[in-house]
Amino acid sequence: MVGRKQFDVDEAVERAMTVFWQQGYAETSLDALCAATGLGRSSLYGTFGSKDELFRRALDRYGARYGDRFEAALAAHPDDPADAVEAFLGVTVERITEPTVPTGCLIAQSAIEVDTLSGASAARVRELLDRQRSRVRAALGEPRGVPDRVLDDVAAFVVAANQSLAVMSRVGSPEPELRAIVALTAGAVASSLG
Amino acid sequence: MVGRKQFDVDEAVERAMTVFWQQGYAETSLDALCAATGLGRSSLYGTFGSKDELFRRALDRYGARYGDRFEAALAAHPDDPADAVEAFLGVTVERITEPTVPTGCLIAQSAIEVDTLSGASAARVRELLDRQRSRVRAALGEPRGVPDRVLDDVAAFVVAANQSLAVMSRVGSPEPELRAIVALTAGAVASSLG
DNA sequence: GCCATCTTGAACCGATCAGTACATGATAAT
DNA sequence: ATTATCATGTACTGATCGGTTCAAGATGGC
Repeated sequence: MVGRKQFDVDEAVERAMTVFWQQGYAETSLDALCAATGLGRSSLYGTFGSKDELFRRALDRYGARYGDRFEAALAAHPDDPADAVEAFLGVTVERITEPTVPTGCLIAQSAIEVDTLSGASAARVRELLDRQRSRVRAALGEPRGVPDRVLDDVAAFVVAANQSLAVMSRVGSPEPELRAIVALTAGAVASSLG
Repeated sequence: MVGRKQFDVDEAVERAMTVFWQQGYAETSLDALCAATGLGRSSLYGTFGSKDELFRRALDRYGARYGDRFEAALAAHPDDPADAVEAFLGVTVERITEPTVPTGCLIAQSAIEVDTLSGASAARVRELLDRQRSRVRAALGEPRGVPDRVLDDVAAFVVAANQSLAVMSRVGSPEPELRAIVALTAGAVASSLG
């Protein structure tokens, strides 16, 4: 265990994540990753293996960070699915308005370019979206008189709305408009389960 | 007017459009465009000037083709905004399930990568989305008792839902799921204006 | 001190990128 | 038939792509 790494691996992943998030996988060059992390190609390659593997690390980091926030938002409203959904989507709006990170969403970005990603990375993107969906589905519970099929559809609808926020934020939709989308989505959930 | 073009310019734009649509601007190489159109670089450059200008031609073609279909769908339900919205989004679902064209949506794809596009192309993408929004807004009319602000928000919501279909279709959402998203969106419109 | 092990920067690899130069060939006006 | 004009295929440009090689240095065990 000699010759220790001269940098913090997590921080490097964090910075790489931000670049992928901003530019997408294809448009992010190794040079850009080196510049963002302050590392040389050797360090990057020696630590992560390839651009593709680093990308997956970035996806995982993204999924973990915002997955936790989604979880917390849903859990804060255990008895009101509409409120839970509003909080869930609110996490995304708050992330988008956060000035220290890009607009859009790494998952939406990657979903759009999924055909040009490696098989492993494409699978990871689908996994992350599935996880979102399962989380929402679980938060909806099993209200009486509502068929399972409807609950599954509502969960898909909420995940879709979440992705739509990413697209709209990219072209400059202002926060109030994003909030309106959230409110209308939550309203649709309420009337579907009510 | 000698030395006439040996190819149909519209068909070339059509084919280029499909490639951009499938892969995005960044991931589409000139070689790919040459292969798809069957043209040499000289013909492409002589006719369109640059990859960027060709991309804008493709955007315009896309906007015109599906803009017309959106218009027709909305116009078919002049007295029922929810039905109009369902038909509007139905156009997108039908396009997505059409086997001869890619999944996703050229506008959503371009919106996501708007930061890496040229200024002119980015502006065109915003224009196309604005046009979508105006169309939906016009179709909602001026129902009594509904504030303008709500109508604007509903229009933004519908455009966002339209983009969400593109993202979800990319990761393989089956048609029934897309239809469910459409139905829930239309339902939200109905209850917002009702 | 000396060695084995690991990290790192820099130089390098072939491939591919968007874009261009130019010779060839086809056309239609004269 | 000659000529001016345009379209096209081929071959090229310098830049950049993702990835690799390797020597130089840093470290801890001995």
